Parts: sequence; structure tokens; C-alpha cells
Amino acid sequence: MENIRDIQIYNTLSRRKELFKPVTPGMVGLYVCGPTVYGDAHLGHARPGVTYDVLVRLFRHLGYKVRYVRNITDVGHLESDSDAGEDKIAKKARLEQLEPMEVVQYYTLRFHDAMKKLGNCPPSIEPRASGHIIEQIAIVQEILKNGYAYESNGSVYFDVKEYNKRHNYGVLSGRNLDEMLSNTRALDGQDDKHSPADFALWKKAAPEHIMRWPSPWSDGFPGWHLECSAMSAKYLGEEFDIHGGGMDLMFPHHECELAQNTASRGKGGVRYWMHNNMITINGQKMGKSLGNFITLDELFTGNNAVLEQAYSPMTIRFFILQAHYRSTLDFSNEALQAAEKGLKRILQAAKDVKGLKVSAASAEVAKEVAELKEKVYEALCDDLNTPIALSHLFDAVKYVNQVKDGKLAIGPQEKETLEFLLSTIAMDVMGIAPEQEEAAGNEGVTKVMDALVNMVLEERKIAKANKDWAKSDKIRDDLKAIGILIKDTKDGIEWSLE
RNA sequence: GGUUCCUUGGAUGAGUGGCUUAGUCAGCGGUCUGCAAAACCGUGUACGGCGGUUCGAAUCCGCCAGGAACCUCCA
Repeated sequence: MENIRDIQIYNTLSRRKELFKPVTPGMVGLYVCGPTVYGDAHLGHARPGVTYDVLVRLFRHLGYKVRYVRNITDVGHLESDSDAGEDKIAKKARLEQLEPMEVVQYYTLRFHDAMKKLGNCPPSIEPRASGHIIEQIAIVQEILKNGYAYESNGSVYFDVKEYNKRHNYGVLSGRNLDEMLSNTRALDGQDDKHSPADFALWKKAAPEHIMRWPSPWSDGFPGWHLECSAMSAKYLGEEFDIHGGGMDLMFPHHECELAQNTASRGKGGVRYWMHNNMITINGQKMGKSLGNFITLDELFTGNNAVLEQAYSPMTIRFFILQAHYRSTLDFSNEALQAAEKGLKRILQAAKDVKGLKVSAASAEVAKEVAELKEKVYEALCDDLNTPIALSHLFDAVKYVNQVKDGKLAIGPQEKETLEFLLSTIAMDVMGIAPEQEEAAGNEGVTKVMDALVNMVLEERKIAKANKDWAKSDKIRDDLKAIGILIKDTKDGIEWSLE
């Protein structure tokens, strides 16, 4: 456990890095927009998953107590903002002939599974929109009472123009209401709304609509933006530290959330807004509407035409960590293969560091190694600069390899630091974990396998001693064919699973 | 059309007014090895174009070109 140190976070609200100061010293309240569960999670969903996971791990490592809330959207998310827009979940349920909550349950479980594989810690609380209808209705009532909403045919809309008289609708996304109104594309089909900029707080359900709840205005359902206002306040308080999500949610979702908070409780309620950038493919955003997404499951199995091979969950995590979260990250087989090799390099060094022999380090080496630790913290605390942190970890890897090769001497202090970097920082903070961990769950099997491989290697050793290269190479090739890689080193033979 | 952002070497991807360059992957040369693999050492081509500010810019400003995000659902 390290001491709490200064962390800089880029705040979308101010468009600059700011020193993080928690509402309550030593505690962090984090709310992240989770998925709408009507389909499998794709590569794009892995980005916020990994990004905010590292943020949480870093805070915890530094000694903060973190409450991490990430919602599941299971109602209210419409396909478009017009009255014709169908609820995403309800539509999927209709197509699959399932109860909407069956759709929700199915994809929620699959989402959890994918996140776990990526090495993400589960959120402290994972509330669902449908479980917080009462809280959402209460917010609508507050907003109505304060004069920032109106009822229209059983639906309730947020009055953006009225709100903008006293507040600023557009502070977060950097928009100007007048410009938005003069440039709005959809003019017809706005039905009950007074202005195209207004958004739904409560929608009256059409007769065939299954997902419906009673309210003072109609049997209906809450607007999409409302759930986050309700659940963040409920679990983190009316003013909390950090709100995260994808950049594509900045407008309208987060802008509306902010307006709802202000209109109902008089303040925005969020100290720091963080937005992760998109993952692109061929330079374009990977998204559901474009249909150019690759699901995480497909990546893990290689079951997609654009994939040259399967990529392990940790490779995906590493790939994401190699870019800064506010930059776009372009998908390609080449980039993932590079990530795969880089990851392997770090994991191997993390294993090797434990067996390093120590003697005494030169003053220069001692200084450099000590500095590495400081540099890694500096990078991570500078708006979560994981690529820079990784570049320093690779320096640590180089030291480990040099020592292993007998080309460099280090003392116990340096060894401890290197081990700290490659286990505590790489694994605990950045969440990089050895792949086999899950596969090798059964200890008995592992032991037997270990013994078997060693028996085979003993045969090869004899062959080598007899300079029977044909037999020695055959054993190596045969083992490789079943996924066991052999390395001849000075200290003997090492083997590992592919 | 509006708003905002981006453009770095073969790929990916950091960073910055001058200092030593990110890093990873790939390539090339070498060391090691029976051969491999791994590792180590060395190594090339870079900051979209044109102007400006400056003692000095890839980094600041302007213009141009190209691309992207948001303005409708998307992490």
C-alpha cells in the first residue's frame, strides 16, 4: 500500500487536467455508465471497462476507499428520440420472443463474463434502471416543481429553453443552445415536445408496450438520461467525485444528466467528468449502428472473418493499456499481435524476476532502478497515462533480462523494486495477469502434467548428451505441436504453455 | 451545414518550445546456441502542406489539405 499522492485528472467540464480532490478525504465515489444490455459486448465496451478498472485499482493501491458504481441500462433506452422510437430491450425481446427481462438477464451475464475475463474488478454496486423507477419519478416531480419540465399527453419533457435561461445547457459538451436549435436536423415528428431540444423525462407507454410502470402522469417508462441522475445520487450522494463514460455519451446523455441534476437538486453534482475515447476500425468508430463491431467473444475465439487469429482477453487488455484513454485506438490484427508479444515479454519477466540472483548494484544502476518506480507512479497519476507507465515497465523488463543473462548485477533492494514493478504495479494496479491462471485451476492435473513434461524432457536431455539431434529436435517439435514450448538455457531447459 | 478534435518513422502509439531518445511490434546486422526459441547489443527512414511568431518549433499562431467524433441510438 502506497501513500495517497496527487492525481491529475482531465476534467471534461474544464477541458484541462485538474488536481483530484475528493469530496470526502480518502474516499472516492465513481459512477460509470454501463451498457444497455440488448446485445453482446464488443471491443468498444472493453475500453471503459479497462480504463475505469485501472483508475479504481490505482486509487485503491494509493490507499483510497473507492465506491465504484456502474449501472445496467435495462429500460428507457430508445432507438431514436422521436415518439416512434422503440425501446431497445423491448425490440430485442419482441424479435426473440422473450420476456424483456430475459433479454436483460442473458446479456447481463454475458457482459459480466467478458468483463471478468478482461481482468476487471466488479463494480461495488451495479444498479439497474428498472429497479429505480420510484427514484426516477421523484426526480421528475422535483424538476416539474422547479418549473423546468412540462407534461404533455401523459409524457413529461425537460424544458431546455427554460432551463437555459438560468443555467447553461451545453457546459459539458461545449455547445450553444441557440446554435443547436438553428441547426437541428429533425424538425418534424416531434409530437408532444415544445422544442426539438427538449428531451423525455417520462414517456407514456403505447398500448402494446410491455415495459411500463404507473406514475402520476401515465403508465409508462422513464427517459434514458434519468436513470444515471437517480442512481448516482442514491448510491454516491448528491455531490460525488467522478463520473465516467464514453465520449459518445457526452452529448446528449451526460449533458442531459447534468441538466437534470441541476434542475432537481440545484447543482450538477459531479466534480470530475471523465470521457474515454473510441476504438476505431479502419479509422472509423466501432459501433453498433455502423455494424463494424467485433464482439469480445469473437475476439477471444477468433470467430470473425476480419480476425486472423484468436486474441486472449489479456491481449485485449494490454492493447487498450498501450494507448492513452483519451486517444482513439485503432483496431488491427497487426496491432493486436504486437500487443500479444509485448504482453508475453512482460509476463515472462514478471516470472523471471523472482529467481534473479543478487549481488551488489553499481550506484548508477541502483539510482536508475529506483527512479523507475517514481516514473511509473508519475505516469499513472498524470491522468492515467498507462502507455508511459508501460514503457517504464519495459525498462524494468530489460533490467530483469540483463541480470538473468549475467550481464548486469543488482542488489536485493533493486530486485525488490523490479519485483514490485512487475507484480504489484503491472498486476495489481494495471490488472495484467498471467493467462494460464484460470486454465490451471486444478492443482492435481497441473502437478501430473509437470511431472510428465519433465519426464519427456529428461529423455531429450539424454538425446542431447548423445548428440542425437534428430531425436532431440523431434521431441521439441512434438511438444510444440501439443502446445508446449521449450527453451534451452544455460541453467537448463525451460518450458511453457503456448 | 454547425460544434469540437485529430494528422508523428514499415505497423501501433507516447511526448515535448531547445536537452537523450518514447515504448511495443516488424526489419536489418551482431552476440549466445548443435540448431531453434528466448534474451542481449547495435541500427535506418518521423513529426500532413504552406506561411508566421521566436535566438530556436514537430511542439505556439494563421491558412490549406485529409480524416474523425458529436449534432439521432452507440462505451
